[in-house]
Amino acid sequence: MPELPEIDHLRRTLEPVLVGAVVREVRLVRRDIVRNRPLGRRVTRRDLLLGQAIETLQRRGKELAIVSRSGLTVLVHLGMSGQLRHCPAGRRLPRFDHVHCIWALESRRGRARVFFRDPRRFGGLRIYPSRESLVAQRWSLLGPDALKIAGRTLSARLERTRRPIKAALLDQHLVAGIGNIYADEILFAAGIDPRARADRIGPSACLEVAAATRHILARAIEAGGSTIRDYADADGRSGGYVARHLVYGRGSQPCVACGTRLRLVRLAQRSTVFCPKCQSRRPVGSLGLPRT
DNA sequence: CCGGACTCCTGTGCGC
DNA sequence: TGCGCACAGGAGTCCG
Repeated sequence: MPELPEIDHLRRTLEPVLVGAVVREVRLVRRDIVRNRPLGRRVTRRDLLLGQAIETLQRRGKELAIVSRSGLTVLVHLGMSGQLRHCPAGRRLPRFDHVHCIWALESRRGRARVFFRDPRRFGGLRIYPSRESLVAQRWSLLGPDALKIAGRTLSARLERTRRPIKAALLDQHLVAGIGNIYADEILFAAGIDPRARADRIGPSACLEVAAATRHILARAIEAGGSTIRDYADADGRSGGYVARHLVYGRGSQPCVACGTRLRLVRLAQRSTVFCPKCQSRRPVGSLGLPRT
């Protein structure tokens, strides 16, 4: 389940391959993987950056934008099982199934290919005529990016919703980038019960959640993200953060902090693991997180 | 308007 | 060994 750290790591690994390269060929295997219809017409290979020079890669939340010099932008969303993979010059394309789009690139460093595959197809591509239209039509609707979320900003947003805190953290319109894995890890680090009502946890707990969010996402980026099943970076490497998960995937195992048996419940249609002792509704402390 | 539930989809892993 | 089913979940959509 690629979340913010996995997308950020992907952006870093793809940048040297894509930025400055010109798209020499595009093969769209599955048209319906393009989720919007630019200008209301059928998608062309030019829409998918054929002939364009790539200027930057930008991430917002869990989304990665490939922005060309002309402004034409392809937005990549990996969903549950999506991958954006790099195939270096001279090497054969790996025989993966569910490859939906392939870009052939040329730059001063030579040729390369990048392909998008997504077995479950919860992910997809979106096309925007300019970076401004991407922001206006989509990114401005997202909440602030979770990696740099300010305590007061998060607090103000959490105060306005009666949902359980975990459901609020998963809402990309409230804060962008957190998925099921990191929501559980963040709430454990902050000592907050995932079922607690967001508007009832109080300002100091909100600050703890914001601090835990920034801390955990930054550590996860350093470790190259988390691989649960499908996630791999542009070069096929899996993420090293799984070994640092303290609650996700550890239901019924003992809490690393107090030994209490971790509880597994269903919340907002997601499996949710937490320590009933460490995660009381009121914050119990920062578990070693730096104070901000 | 808000929040919860349902839906899409395929690979995996389990029980029988 | 093989079959069938439950389960995993990001996010759009629908409904009360």
